[in-house]
Amino acid sequence: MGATKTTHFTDRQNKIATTMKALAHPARIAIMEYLLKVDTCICGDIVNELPLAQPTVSQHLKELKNADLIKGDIEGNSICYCINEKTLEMLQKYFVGISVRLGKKKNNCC
Amino acid sequence: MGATKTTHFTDRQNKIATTMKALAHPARIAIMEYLLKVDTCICGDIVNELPLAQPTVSQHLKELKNADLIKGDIEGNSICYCINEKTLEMLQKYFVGISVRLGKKKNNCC
DNA sequence: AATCTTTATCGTAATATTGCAATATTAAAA
DNA sequence: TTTTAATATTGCAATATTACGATAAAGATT
Repeated sequence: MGATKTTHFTDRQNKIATTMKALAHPARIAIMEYLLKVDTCICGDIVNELPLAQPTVSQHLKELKNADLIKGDIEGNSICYCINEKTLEMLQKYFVGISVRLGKKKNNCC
Repeated sequence: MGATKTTHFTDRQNKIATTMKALAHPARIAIMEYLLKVDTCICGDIVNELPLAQPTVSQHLKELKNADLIKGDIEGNSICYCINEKTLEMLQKYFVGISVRLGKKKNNCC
């Protein structure tokens, strides 16, 4: 026990849950919002922006990258991180879809 | 160490992260999608639908409720759970907002 | 080549999450 | 009022996450 029982759910459900998990931390939300705000996106800038040590930020960036939420481009010595628009579009569609379906529901019992 | 450093982030960032965390599990995604699909929403039905024991489902429902993602209405002996439309509307707006801002960006470096 | 800069990885301690058996709670039914 | 049914809570073991110091890796600078 302790580990998530992913095998019993659909691939789609696991994918959404994984993406949500990558966003389930204020530091990672802050990173996404910072990348949305700035035009350049050097890793060092993100480390300076956040109240966390460099290895911690690096770990958060790795999780966002694993979830396809950001992309990393090597630029000589440093690395340029940016938002992966495709994944955010997917999320947007998911939530818009839910809202549309909620709007069509006849009776929401509670 | 080990605990999330919430104090250094904005209330808004913490709120979004908390809501994401509540959705960061395939069982809880499955519950939300089930509630979206059906018109009645008795707790027992959800327990039958999921491949998890009753106490585990009850715990997941509690987390969704704490995050204001669902509402629970006592109906005699049983409890009727439904999606909280306001929170899902908030999420939808958040991701639509991000997509709009992404569309306006001139140069996405990567 | 030696050094500096930037980012990643390792190791580890603290804390949180997941899952369930056992049990408690509460309301309906008999 | 005893029993049954539905849901919540407790307690605990297994696993995952968070954070960071120390260190590694790799390109830039001197």
